[in-house]
Amino acid sequence: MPRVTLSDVAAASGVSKATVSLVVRDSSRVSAATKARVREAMEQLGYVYDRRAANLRAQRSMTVALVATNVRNPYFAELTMAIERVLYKRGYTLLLGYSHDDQERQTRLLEAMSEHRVDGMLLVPSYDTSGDMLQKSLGASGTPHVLVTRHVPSHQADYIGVDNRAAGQLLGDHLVRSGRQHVAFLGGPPRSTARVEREQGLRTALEGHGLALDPALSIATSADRDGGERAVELLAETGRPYDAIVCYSDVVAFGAISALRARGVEAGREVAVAGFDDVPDAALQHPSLTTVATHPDQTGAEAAELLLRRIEEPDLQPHTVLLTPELKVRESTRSQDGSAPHTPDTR
Amino acid sequence: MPRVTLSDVAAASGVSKATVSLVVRDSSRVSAATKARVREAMEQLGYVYDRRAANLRAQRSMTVALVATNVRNPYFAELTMAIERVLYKRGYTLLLGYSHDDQERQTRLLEAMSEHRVDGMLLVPSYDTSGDMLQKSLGASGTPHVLVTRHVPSHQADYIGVDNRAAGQLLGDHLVRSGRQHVAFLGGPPRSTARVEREQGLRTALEGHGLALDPALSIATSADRDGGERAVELLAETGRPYDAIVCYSDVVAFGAISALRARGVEAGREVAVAGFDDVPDAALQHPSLTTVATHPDQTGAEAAELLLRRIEEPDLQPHTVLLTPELKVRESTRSQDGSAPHTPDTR
DNA sequence: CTGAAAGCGCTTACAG
DNA sequence: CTGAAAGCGCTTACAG
Repeated sequence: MPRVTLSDVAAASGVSKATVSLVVRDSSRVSAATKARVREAMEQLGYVYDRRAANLRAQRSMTVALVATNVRNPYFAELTMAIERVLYKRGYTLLLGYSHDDQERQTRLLEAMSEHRVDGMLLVPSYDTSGDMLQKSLGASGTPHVLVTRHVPSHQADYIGVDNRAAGQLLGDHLVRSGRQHVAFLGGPPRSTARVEREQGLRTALEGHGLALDPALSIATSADRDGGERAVELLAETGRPYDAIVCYSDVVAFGAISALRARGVEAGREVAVAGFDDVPDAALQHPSLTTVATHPDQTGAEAAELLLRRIEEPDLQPHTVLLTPELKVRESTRSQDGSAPHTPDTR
Repeated sequence: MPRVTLSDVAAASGVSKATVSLVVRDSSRVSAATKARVREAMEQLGYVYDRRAANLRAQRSMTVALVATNVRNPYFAELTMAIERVLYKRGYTLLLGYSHDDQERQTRLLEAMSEHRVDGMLLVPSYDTSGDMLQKSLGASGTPHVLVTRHVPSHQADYIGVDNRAAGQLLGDHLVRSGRQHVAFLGGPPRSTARVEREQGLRTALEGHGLALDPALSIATSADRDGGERAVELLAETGRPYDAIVCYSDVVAFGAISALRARGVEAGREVAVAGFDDVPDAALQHPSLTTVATHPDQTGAEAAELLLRRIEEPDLQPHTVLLTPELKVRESTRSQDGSAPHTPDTR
């Protein structure tokens, strides 16, 4: 059966296409009686509005794209859901793509989204994304966009994420105050801006207390659980003493705690362990995990709001919004009980 | 600046719009020389193809919608990523919406997706979705769709998910063979088809060994961690003895294990605990969790493939694909050591 | 308050 | 191998 169109509805209800179009959008320019008649016809015919055609003509799409890396980490799950929630409320539909931190895939996704004429894009840039790349894949279409969680130093654009330096500092201060002195920083991908900034904050805090962050104790791996396990192995191989481990993220910390346990070390005793994010599991693990809340929900919601504002006012100055992190002290960083820092058995 | 269109490219390269259109799609009907010239012009002008317009004319959209409940559970994260992966490979773009198990929201999402003229839809139906509701929100547009993970009994449509009865049976058999006799079934939303089927499988297995599933020990709550904790409280309140707990999902099981521990009971000793899904954390917890793998990755990938096939052949018979679950025996259900079933202190 | 005509940016026969 | 014309299903001035 052929599709029912506006013209069919117009014919059936004895008005013009223009009038039906106004009824669809509930314009006040059409009388209540006419509206009722037209709606009756739509119902009768089983009419389904074609937004694509409407939007082609109106030169917008009422869609927004999210290009993220993946959704395995609960942080990104919350972020995605917050974004979807705001867009839904504002009548926008979300297009989604995962780059898996692969540059070529990211480029192809950005181009596909541009070709679908999304009104705007939210991008969690993959590692090593350069300003040039973004310029190339987004510049031609000029699609308004907001960077989320990770920024691209050489790219002028809206950015919203947590203040990673402040987050690192919070953990550093807390650990030193709890009597820790030899702090390692484990996991996360080497060149990620978040990793670099968190480490800087940590270092600043330590130096504020007259301590240093031993470069040999900063070990980048990956941002998943496995990255935490591997980093602990590598840390042990250094043979250096440590009494605290700050992990790139909670998920990394879970891996680290697991690996420590396999070596007979319980987090929160000889070695304090902390993460970033405050994913739901952090409070529920045994021991519960000290961490810094990075507020994915708020980040996602505000990123979506910011993008919608930019869509409406393209000439707005680029904004950088840094959310304030929040320290959550739990069992995994209980105060130092006076014992010596943990020295790994080098077997 | 005004958008660059096909006409602009045609004018700049001295050919017709039709020819440019063929070049965009890399048709063999255009000579290599002409293609080169046209592509040169596109590059020069910064042309961005408008798929929306193309698809309006061609009567397809190269988009597929996923309407799921949420993405907090790692099962759904994997499912979503698998779907995105297959669609990307086939040149489709994903539209995404979360119903949060809210019927009205699901209805509005389905209608929005229809209006965006997606070529097909993947739906994880929210609880209590009826065939009538789907008929109403999908019938008018006639959009091809595939139900994923959960099915709707009164609705004729493609469905792909794990064989929940078989999964329940696997766990039941395993527990009885490990010497357990008093099995509880905890968590999950009461009317979910998955819950009902898993419980049926469990019951079948127990009865096969001359045991029964005490109805008082089947306690529905919710499908999250909190649901597991609450169910353990409710179970304790029954005052009945139990030596094994099967949870609606791994996430529920994590909550149950936590609640048991708070009561001084360690999973895998007096009480065996098992879940469904085999989420990545299941193998990594302490104790590691016995579970039944439900293969979200495969489910998502095959659901997407099935949908794309149905889009191409709308008259295909509806398919029901049940994936075979896989038992993963771990520490949380170590063999019964001869001690009596755990009787909760009723305080 | 409503209608006739043009147009959004493409593709699709059809013709040559 | 390429082009002129019509049309996908809407909205947008403009006119009355």
